[in-house]
Amino acid sequence: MSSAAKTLALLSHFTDLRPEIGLSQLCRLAGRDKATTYRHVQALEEAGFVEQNPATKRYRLGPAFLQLARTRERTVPRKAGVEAPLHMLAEATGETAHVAVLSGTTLYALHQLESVKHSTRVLIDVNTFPLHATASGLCALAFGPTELLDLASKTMPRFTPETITTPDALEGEIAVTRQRGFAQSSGGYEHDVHSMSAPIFDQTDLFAGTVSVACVATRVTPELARIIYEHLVLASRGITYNWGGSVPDIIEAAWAGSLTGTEALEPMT
Amino acid sequence: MSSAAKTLALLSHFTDLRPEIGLSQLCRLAGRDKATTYRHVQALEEAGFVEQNPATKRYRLGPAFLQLARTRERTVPRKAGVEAPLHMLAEATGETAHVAVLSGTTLYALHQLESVKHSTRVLIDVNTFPLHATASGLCALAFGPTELLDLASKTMPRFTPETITTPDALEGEIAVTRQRGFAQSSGGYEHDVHSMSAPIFDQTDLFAGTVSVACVATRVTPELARIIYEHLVLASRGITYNWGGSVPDIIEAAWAGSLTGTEALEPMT
DNA sequence: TGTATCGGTTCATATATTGAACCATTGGTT
DNA sequence: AACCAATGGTTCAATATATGAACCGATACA
Repeated sequence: MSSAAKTLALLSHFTDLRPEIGLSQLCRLAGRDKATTYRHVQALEEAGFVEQNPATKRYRLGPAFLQLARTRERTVPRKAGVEAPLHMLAEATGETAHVAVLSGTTLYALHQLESVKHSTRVLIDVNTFPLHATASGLCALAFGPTELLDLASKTMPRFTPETITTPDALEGEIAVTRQRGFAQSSGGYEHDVHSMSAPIFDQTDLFAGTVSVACVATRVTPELARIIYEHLVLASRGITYNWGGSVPDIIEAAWAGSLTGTEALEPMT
Repeated sequence: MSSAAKTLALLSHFTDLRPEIGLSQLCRLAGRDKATTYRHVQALEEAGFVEQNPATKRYRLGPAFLQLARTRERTVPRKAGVEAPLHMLAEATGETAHVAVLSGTTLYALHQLESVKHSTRVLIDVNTFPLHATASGLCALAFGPTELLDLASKTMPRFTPETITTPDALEGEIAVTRQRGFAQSSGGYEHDVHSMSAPIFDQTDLFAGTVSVACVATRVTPELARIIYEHLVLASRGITYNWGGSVPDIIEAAWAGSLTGTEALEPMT
């Protein structure tokens, strides 16, 4: 591990819950000698990445981040971070992968990618996703702001015989979704489409959108569903990271519960 | 210079105007060997501070900044209270308004806003402001901690023919700044830029940063200068209040003196 | 075809990093 | 008031780690 890497690793110990860290505490957290940690912190302070609170002598994140975060946002639009995970998702599942973003109370299609594996594939041809009738929508209802549910309950147009059209049924499905960490919709919007969806979070750590796989319904098997779930987890982690967020512990726990039996899944980078 | 410091210094080369940098170009900018630069960039990439654009192979700032900037702002709220006063300042003057914060002995760019009034406008494209060559820097020297002057006097690189490069001239300018309550710099850093700057104070009632207006030099008239001064006062009071501080009486008195007499408002000759 | 870039890799050299032991202060306990 | 256990910060010999010239393969260009 390079000296620079050790230095950078120090920054990861500063969080919302522990925004100020003294030298000794930082040593313990980093598991490194005090002199070493001190020099590393000096380098960080020099560059504006940490600053010392004059009152407490403890260190906190510095002002340089604001400027650099601004440049990052200007450089990389949100869509750019979605391309690679979606590609992997579509490849691994052989189905259509897509991402939607929540803006206000509407889920907008942001990007989609079709796998070339099969000659039949699902094409997403809507700009916005109905909340009650799609896996993405259920995901938003389960993990997004609560006002979405009030709005969705008001009008639930029927698209297919499978569409959920009663508030009770909707709430039941949302409960299952919360417990699982994924949403699922079989033919609720378009007849032959089976969809699975996981939430994405941004730098506010709030629900920001969904990543989904839309399958031709006749191809769905338990094995494929499992593969899709596993890769949805990876894609969600990857996109969430790229958008500057972190997956809430409660979601990770739900995923772990749904995927028991598989080895630990590494985040996508 | 430590290896970590060299690594961190690489990040300062990424700006809005140069958001993506290839390995070779980064070597030249950093003035360092390619292998060294490569390893440093690797360490940065590992930590999420840069990422490689797969298409161009060039590097750009990474997603880690979004999270860290958010934590910084939650720890030390600075940016939140700056938006509104800057907006008013930019609107009222028709020029570019910006805020810098002092951390240690360095002035970091915090936020900026360009007025849409004119088709030509000043773009702030630096992360840190040189103390001797900018209005913000002069402001820090005049109203900030005394050790800044020792530091600034040591190295005063010349950026333009107008740059102050002798300690005597610098001290003279600082004296004028103290007396006026504003700093002023005409083309000292970039040739066609005329800048005016007022200090900001935080909850310790010590100098915490600057609020400035950067004008296209050819547009500066005594009338515009007066408007800028008046609105700088308002912006400084507003931001100082928001940061939990209060403007020292001595500064208020200096402002009052500057804004009654007309001669003090004349631009630098 | 030859040349000049580019991103990335290797390896001997020597320079910069390391941590135990050491201060000087501070704040709480007896 | 003396004591103790923290804290932030410093020193120096030992050595682990960073360094850069030279190299590689790929690409672009003329």
